[in-house]
Amino acid sequence: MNPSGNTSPRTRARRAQILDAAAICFVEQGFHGAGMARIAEQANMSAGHIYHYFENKDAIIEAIVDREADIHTEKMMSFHDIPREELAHELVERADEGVRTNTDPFQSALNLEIIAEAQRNPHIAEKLRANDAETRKAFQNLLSEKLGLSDVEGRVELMFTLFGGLPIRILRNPDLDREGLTRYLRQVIRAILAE
Amino acid sequence: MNPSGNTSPRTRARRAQILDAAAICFVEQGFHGAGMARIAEQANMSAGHIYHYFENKDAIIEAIVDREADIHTEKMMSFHDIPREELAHELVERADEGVRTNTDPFQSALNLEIIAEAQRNPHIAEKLRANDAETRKAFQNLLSEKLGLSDVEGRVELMFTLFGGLPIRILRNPDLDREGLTRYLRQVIRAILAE
DNA sequence: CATTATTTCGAACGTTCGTTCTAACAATTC
DNA sequence: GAATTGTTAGAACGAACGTTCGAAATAATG
Repeated sequence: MNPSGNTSPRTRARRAQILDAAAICFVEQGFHGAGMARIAEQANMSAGHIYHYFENKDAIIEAIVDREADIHTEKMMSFHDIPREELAHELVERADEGVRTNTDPFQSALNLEIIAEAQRNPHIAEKLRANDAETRKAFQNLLSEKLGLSDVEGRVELMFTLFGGLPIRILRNPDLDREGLTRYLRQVIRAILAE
Repeated sequence: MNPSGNTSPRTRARRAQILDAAAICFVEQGFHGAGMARIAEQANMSAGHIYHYFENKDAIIEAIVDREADIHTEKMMSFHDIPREELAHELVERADEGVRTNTDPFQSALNLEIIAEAQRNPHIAEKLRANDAETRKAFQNLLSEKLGLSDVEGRVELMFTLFGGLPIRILRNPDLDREGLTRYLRQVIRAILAE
């Protein structure tokens, strides 16, 4: 009866189906521009039926943010599996993956939508901040313990600012030369890991 | 009769009054969350009366974007008044002003709101891109002609990415050490202007 | 002071939206 | 195959929204 209680495979699949559809609608029309009817159509079910899986529209938004946060955390945690002697090189090497992810039209649009929503939805803001604190600390530990760097707060903040700024950049300049920017970014990352 | 036609001082003052009120409401509740009634209340006038100065709600946000774009352009153009021999030093020096502006709660919130709206409003997106192209070219000229630098596209892109990423950073980490970040940013700017 | 023009208001309208509800349908159990 | 449980659809509701409109208030003009 309680939408959040049931965790059977079927229910989880249906919830994912709704989240996928909602994400598409939110990217196209924004959280408040996309209606439940449109989401239901995209998910191939009736509008009313969605309420069997989510309490309300806000719950859908929160679930999407949770999912994105988990993906982000997982990606960050994957750096911990890299051997210490390869880490610096690998961080530079994976710059283009970071550029690709953060300039992907769908992904960056969803990210910006979440950011905008966080400005007036304290629940979302808290999720974002908790996720940021988690990934930030993890990355700081990586730099300090595996690379023996000091002053890791500033270094991490700088890297997060750079990659976080990419979605805005690609929106304001769609013709942006990603390859060129990646090359520059690699140099900056090298500098951040070296100085 | 036509809202956009009249340009008397009184009309311009009223329009500005509405834009100020709308900006506050949009920051607090978002473009689609803030109602005309709320905007009217903030502007100390009736909801219906706003339609004597703006054709509709979309025209208000377009006007706000135009105003912000003009401010941004003006700020960028102010660099052209700096003598060539002081320019490099001044660009580094003004980093903290850039950090302050881009981490100001109201200003960065409004910026992010505009960014989010641009994702699904082609008019807004076009304004943002035109403004970006204008300021980007101006800054590129500054670096190439006054400082004799090559490869200015990449350098400018990198700087714009950094400062553009600040509003997101401050949202995800409100406790961010701005002074520390400014110090790091200065180093990066020095590197960008030197390499 | 009379009149014309302009500014202002707030009630009213038509839509749209999130949400609820009822009843039909499908699946499972005994 | 009857009963029960879970699943689906779509009509219906109240609230909120952007917008319009006619009249009241104010200012300007003669």
